[in-house]
Amino acid sequence: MKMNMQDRRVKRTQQLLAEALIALTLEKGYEEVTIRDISERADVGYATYFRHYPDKDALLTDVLEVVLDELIKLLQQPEPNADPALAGTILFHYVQQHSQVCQVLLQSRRSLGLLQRIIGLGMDNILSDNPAREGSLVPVEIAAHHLVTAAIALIQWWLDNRMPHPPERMGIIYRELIVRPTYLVAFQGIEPPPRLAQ
Amino acid sequence: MKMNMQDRRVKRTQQLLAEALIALTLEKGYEEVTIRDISERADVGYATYFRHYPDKDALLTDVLEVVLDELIKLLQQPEPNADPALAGTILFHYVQQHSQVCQVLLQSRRSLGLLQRIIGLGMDNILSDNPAREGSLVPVEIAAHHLVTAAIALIQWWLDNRMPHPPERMGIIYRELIVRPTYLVAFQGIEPPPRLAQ
Amino acid sequence: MKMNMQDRRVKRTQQLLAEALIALTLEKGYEEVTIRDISERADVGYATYFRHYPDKDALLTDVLEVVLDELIKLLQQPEPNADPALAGTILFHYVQQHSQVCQVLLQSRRSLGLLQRIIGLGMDNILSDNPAREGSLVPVEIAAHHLVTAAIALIQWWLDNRMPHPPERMGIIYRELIVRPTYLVAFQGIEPPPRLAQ
Amino acid sequence: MKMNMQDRRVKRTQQLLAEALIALTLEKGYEEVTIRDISERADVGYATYFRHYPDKDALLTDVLEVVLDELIKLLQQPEPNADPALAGTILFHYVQQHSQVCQVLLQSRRSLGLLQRIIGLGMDNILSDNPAREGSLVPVEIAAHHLVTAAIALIQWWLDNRMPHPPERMGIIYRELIVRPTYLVAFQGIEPPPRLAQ
DNA sequence: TCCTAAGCGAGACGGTACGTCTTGTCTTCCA
DNA sequence: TGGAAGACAAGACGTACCGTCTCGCTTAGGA
Repeated sequence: MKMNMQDRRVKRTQQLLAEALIALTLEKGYEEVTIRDISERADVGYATYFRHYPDKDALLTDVLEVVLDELIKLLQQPEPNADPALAGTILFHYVQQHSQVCQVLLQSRRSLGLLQRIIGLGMDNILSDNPAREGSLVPVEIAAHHLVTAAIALIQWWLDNRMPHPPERMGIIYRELIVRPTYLVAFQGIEPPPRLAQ
Repeated sequence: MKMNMQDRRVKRTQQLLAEALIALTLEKGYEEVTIRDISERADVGYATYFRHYPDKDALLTDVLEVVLDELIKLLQQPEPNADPALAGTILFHYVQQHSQVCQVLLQSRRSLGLLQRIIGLGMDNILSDNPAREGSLVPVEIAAHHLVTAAIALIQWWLDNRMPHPPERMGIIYRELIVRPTYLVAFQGIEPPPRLAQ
Repeated sequence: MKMNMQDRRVKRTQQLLAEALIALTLEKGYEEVTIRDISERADVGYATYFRHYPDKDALLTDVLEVVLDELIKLLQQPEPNADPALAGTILFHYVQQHSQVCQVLLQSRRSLGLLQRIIGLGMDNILSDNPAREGSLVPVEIAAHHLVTAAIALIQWWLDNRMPHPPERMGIIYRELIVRPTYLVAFQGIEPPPRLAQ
Repeated sequence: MKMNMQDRRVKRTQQLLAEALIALTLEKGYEEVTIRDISERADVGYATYFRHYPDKDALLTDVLEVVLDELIKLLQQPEPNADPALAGTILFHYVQQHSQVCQVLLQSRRSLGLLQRIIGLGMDNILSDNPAREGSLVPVEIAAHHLVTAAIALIQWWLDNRMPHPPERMGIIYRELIVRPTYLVAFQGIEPPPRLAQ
């Protein structure tokens, strides 16, 4: 992966824009941020912005894409029978390390389909492991939706409250409050993931 | 409560604006709706809009306030030991009857603090009934937050999927997937609400 | 000719814009003038400009149209046998009274077809009075073109040199240098306009 | 006067740019032509343009300079008593041979001082041969200005009408319509140039 | 019966963000 | 080493929306 001087320059400009967007979004909220704000904060010409991104959303998407892809990988746990508390802990660790970007991501809920994409992928992932069962008390689609959205809400609470508990504790809470109950009522008969010792 | 001709006229104008807002929001999303759109759709002068509301958000708030107040009453269950499935059923019935406004409400997530207000009130309500307990596996604030946000997510899924199940079934799902597990892991020792016969 | 308050206001704004355009054009030349310059000088919102004129040229056209129409009337002399020096004197008097606008008009030569329009109309006028004659030394179209463009060049010189001679003298020069010779060589046989005593 | 490979290359690039400018100016008018247009048409890098010329006007000046110098020589008639029709004929021959460049020159009237320069030089030339005389009906400056600008206007008409008459005829028209009358009314007493047999 | 107050339509206006365009500078790459 | 490629800053352009304002019309409800 070689890189021209030009490419490096482009990369740098985009990096500056990304940082400016994140900083400004955390300061006054995504909707209040102006493209002119971004370009001024990034010390970049106003018109230059549009050479890189057609929109404000395009930059946001580009910024979140990286985090998004990694999050999606985290959600696609390789070993389905691992302790979900472990998976949760990994997830919360990741969020903690990228807390600013995650805050921006959660704040931008409506404006792009990004969260929807996460939700959809997470649901697909869960549904492919847990086929629909007749007569179940809770439909699997609802269960899958619940697993993903409740996790997001939990992260939201955690970030809004300045991460008062360590990721390990959040992983356990995630398992006890969300994962195990959902498996019990929706995927009965399927072996619920084992409970690790606390 | 008598009403002048003038007052009646004002009421009518505001009604027209409210309907226009809801219709347009469902058509193209809240953010895409312009005040000019609203006034044209409502057959009302552009400047007249501002005689009634200073903002686009002000009209939205006004529109949602009614639903909001009723929803909050529903969340403030009078008998805490009633079957939560019943409460859920009532809730989903209500949502069904006001599905359009509820969709608008859920769509406007970020733009106003309305949902936040619901969440806060719901949490307060739950927390006042269930005092914090030392050594609980799941902190009560998280439990309360979960109870409210998971319910909202469940409603969201239901509306997005065109309400495929009747409110009664959703009430049961709400209880089994969310309420009972939460009480079990967060409010152990406190009597969990009784389970009605299905 | 009644006039609303609104119309009056519009008129006033357009008047302000027109004056700003003329002043700025005389200061730094038409091409250098910015729409933002104009609106600032006129104490008018930038966007307001576009509510009145789509272009910079549109305002210029509007400004010059009045002068243009009057000039065209002057060129369409009612009595074709009057002394051309008299006609010239009238013309130069008019130019003197509107010297600023005329300077702008002459400066804007290329940018709009306005002068071309004057030239065309002037030529038509002359040609309708002086039908083409076979065997003439100078074709009538060239004669007509000469009559108009030389007059314009004479005005240009006069304005560029700060009008050193009174309109009466310019009228005589116009007659002696341009009109009489042209009639002699192009419209021979047609009675040349009489020469007044100086 | 030897020439490097490099110099030849530079020359070639400038030639391409010059041709592109002329072609584009004839197509859509000088003001509408963009530097990017020129460089694309000339198959030359955009930035390369600026290595040769700082401006759009600089290229234009460079293009017109050659024609300009030759034209000025033509205007500086060596034998003042020659038949002006002959001089005119030579002038119109020259214009015919360089009609495209002359069209560009006339079109660029306002944008540079080029025509002004021609006018000034022509006037100087004429004034040096014809000293001011007291009591003349027409001031010599006006006469000189008229001789030059009317000639230009005549050329303009000729080019705009696709050169309908041969240069010889235009030379005679130039003499009869412009030169002789001017000498008669402004330089009386000075020997007017002889009239050739038609 | 008149007349005063209010709601309203119409639309000009100032302000500001947007996204596009062009100019002229600069730096890197390539033949 | 000179030209090609193209990123960049600066800033004008024309559009869209917002919120304010004034004007003039209509209709009410009291004098």
